[in-house]
Amino acid sequence: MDFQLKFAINEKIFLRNPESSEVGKLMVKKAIDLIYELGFEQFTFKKLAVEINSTEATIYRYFENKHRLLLYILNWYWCYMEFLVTFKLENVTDKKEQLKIIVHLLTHEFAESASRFDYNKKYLNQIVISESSKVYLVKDVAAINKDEVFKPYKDLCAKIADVITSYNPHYKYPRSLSTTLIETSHHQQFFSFNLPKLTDISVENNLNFTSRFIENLLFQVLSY
Amino acid sequence: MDFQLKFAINEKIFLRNPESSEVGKLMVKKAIDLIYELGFEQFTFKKLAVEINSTEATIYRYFENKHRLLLYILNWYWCYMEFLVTFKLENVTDKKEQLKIIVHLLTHEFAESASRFDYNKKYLNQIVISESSKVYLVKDVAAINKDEVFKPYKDLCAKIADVITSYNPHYKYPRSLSTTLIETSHHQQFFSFNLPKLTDISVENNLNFTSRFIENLLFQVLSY
DNA sequence: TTTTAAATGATAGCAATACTATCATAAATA
DNA sequence: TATTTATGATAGTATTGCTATCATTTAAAA
Repeated sequence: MDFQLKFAINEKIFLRNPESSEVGKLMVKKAIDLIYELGFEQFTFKKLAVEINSTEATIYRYFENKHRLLLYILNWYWCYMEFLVTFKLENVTDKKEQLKIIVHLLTHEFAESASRFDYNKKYLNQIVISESSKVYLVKDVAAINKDEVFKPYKDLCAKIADVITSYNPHYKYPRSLSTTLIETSHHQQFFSFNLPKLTDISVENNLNFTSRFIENLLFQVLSY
Repeated sequence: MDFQLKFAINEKIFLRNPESSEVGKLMVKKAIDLIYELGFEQFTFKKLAVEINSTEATIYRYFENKHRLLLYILNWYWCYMEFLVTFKLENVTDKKEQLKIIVHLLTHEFAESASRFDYNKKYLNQIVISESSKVYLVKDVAAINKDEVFKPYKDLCAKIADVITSYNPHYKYPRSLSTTLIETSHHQQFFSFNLPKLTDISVENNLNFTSRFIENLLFQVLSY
C-alpha cells in the first residue's frame, strides 16, 4: 500500500498552491532538503531555484518569501502530527497510554515513508526542532496570525490538551502544558545533541533521553 | 546609591571590547533599543550606525556581525540573571522559597534601573523572550559553542539545577528542568501575549499567568 | 611636551540577498 | 484552434553584509 498524505493548507500562506503543479511540489520537497542542509538563515530562493533547475521568479510566484515557505512546511508538519496523534490513539482507551503515545510521537523521528515523492521525514523532523520557532518569533507575528496560519498548531495543541484533560480533569493548564511538551521536546532534543550541558544527558542514559525526561515531567505534573 | 553592573564577557564574542569606549557602550545600549523596536531580522548595523551617529565600519570593528552582538547582549543577560538569583537567594534558607524566587525572576520584568547609562531592562526582557533562541538555533552552533560563548547560560542553568537538587535530591533531571523553566518562561510569556490560544490565559486569570503556570509545573514535577 | 600609536569617521566598493518587472515560449484549457 | 495560464530567461533595483583605504581625531608612551 503506497499512499500519500495531503492536507488542505491555508491558502493565505502561498500565492499559488505548490500542490497544483510539479515544480510546486518539487519546490517544497527540495526546500526541506535545502533548509535541513543549510539552515534557514543560509537558505535562499536563488539556491532553491538552482536545485530544482528553475528560476527565482518561478518560486516567487508560489511563495511571497522564504518565511512563508517555512510556514507552509510547518503547517504541513502540524497537520501531519495531528493526524498521527489521532491515528495512533485510535482504539487506545487507557488515558495514560494515550499520553505516552503522544510523548513518543513528539520525541521520536517519524518512520520514513516508502514513496519517493514524499518529503524527507528525517529532515522535516530536524527542521521542526531547529527552525520552527523562527516562524512565530518575529516582530509581525500579530499581523501574520490574523490569516490563521497558526491554526494547525493551535489545533494540535487543543487535541493534546483534550487528552490531558481527560487524564486529569482538574489540571488547570492543559493548553500551556501541551505547548510546553511540544516546545520542550524540540529544545531538549536540540540541547542534548548540541549543548548537552544544558541537559542531563550522559553516556549511560542517552537512549531516549528526551522521551524519558518529558514523560516523567508530564506524569508528575498531572499527578494528584 | 547609583551603581552600575559590569560583567566580564567572553572576549571571543567581540573584536574590540565595547565597554572600553563610549561609542562601544552606546552601540550596545542602542542595539538593545533597536532590536526591541525592529526585531532581530530587521535590525542592521547600518541602522544602528545612523542611530549612534557613527558608521558601519566602526561597529564592525567591535562585532563581527549582528549575531555576535546579540550573543553579547544575551551573555550580559545570563550573567545578570545569575547575579540576581545569587543576590535574591541570599539569606533565604527555605528551599521552596528559593525556587519561588527563581520562578518570579524568570517570569517578571526586571526593575528599571535609575542610571540613564544603563540598558533598558524592559527592552532587554523582551529581547530575551523573542530573540534569545536565535543565538543557538543556528547551523554552526557547534563551532560557536567551542568558544564557550554559552557558558553563562550553562552556569545559570547549573545554579538553578543546584537549587532544584537541594529541594529534591532524588529528581533525576535538574538541568533539563532548569532549561525547561527558562525556555518555557519565554515561550509562555510570548504565547500568552501573541498567540493566547496556545496557552490557558484568559481575562480572568491573566495576572501573572506564566508565573503561576511555571510554579505549578515546577512543584508538581519535584513532588514526591 | 612631543612623538607615536590607536581608534574613528568618511568614503568607496563588492558580492549576495530579496525582491519586481518584462516578455517570449511552452503547456494546459476552452 | 484560439486563448488563457504557467514557466523560463533575462534584467534591474534597493538593501544587506561585509572589506578596504585613508585622513583625522583622540589617547598613550616617551
